[in-house]
Amino acid sequence: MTSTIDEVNYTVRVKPSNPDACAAWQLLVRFFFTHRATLPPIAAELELSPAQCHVLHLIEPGRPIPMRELAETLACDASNVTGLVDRLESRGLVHRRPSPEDRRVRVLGLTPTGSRLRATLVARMAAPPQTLARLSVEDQRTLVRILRRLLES
Amino acid sequence: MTSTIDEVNYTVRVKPSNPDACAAWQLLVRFFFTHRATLPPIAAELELSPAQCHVLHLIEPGRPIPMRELAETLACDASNVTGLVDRLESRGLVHRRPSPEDRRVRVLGLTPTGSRLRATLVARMAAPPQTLARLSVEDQRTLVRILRRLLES
DNA sequence: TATTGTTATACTCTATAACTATA
DNA sequence: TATAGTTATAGAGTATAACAATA
Repeated sequence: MTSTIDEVNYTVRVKPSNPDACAAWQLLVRFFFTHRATLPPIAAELELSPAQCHVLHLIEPGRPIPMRELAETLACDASNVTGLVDRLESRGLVHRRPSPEDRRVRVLGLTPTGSRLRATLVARMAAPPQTLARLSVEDQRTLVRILRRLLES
Repeated sequence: MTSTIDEVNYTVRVKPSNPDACAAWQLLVRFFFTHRATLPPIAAELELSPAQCHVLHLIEPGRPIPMRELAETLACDASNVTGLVDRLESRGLVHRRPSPEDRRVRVLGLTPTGSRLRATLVARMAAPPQTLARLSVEDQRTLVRILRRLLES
């Protein structure tokens, strides 16, 4: 376990700069951990698993996506995506279609039913938690401005 | 596809209040979804599952926690916690002890090994993503200020 | 009676390894 | 040879229901 302690010290040593970024990151992690519990109930309500919600969320209407890309975005193995899509497909929410350019590739799209369910999911997830809604409008706007900057980089 | 558009419009119609909070929330969700993929590799590196990381993270050194409380914080069934703790306990990271006050309750604590592993985990998660580090220091500080306000409410 | 935690069960999630079919 | 996806397999995560011990 010496190596473990060394590793900790190493981390601390190489990243002493940027204390504000570290503080912000810690707070963001804590905020999301606090709200992590909101997805499972929403998923259950729609008779989906949290993982299926992620997939449905990532397949945008009218924007088919190769399975490979989905696996990369989810940071999971390709075989996992096969199973996830199998279950969504058997429920008629998603379809696989061969890519015209590369016949190895399967492109995923939403069925009309899947598209409707996705819209419901997005709507159910859109409501901000009360803590966020209770911030002053000025803080909310500042937050939006900074987060936009964060996400466009 | 028409129904999808209708449903989206409906959502827009019924939640026109608090547009800034909604926008902030959407951005936060997007930010975290973008960084969601960072935990599994860190977990794998420490030979833990993501769920086990959550548990380890929630058991603070010197602050024993009843299993029931853990189940509530994780928003999962108590039987699930039994399994999670079984595996952590069999690896010598966590221990169960009967509560002196209520003999139905089992209180969880970290072993020395578990405590060290938790420290490594926390250190590995502490590094902010580059996007955050690239923000101006002023934005970082503003973000910290607002997030603190958000979390103390 | 109600609550804490466990067990049994069933299903989903997940990775690894071996495979097929394309490129 | 390399890549996209599948299958088989094994283990972990998860909820439900039934249960024991305790309150």
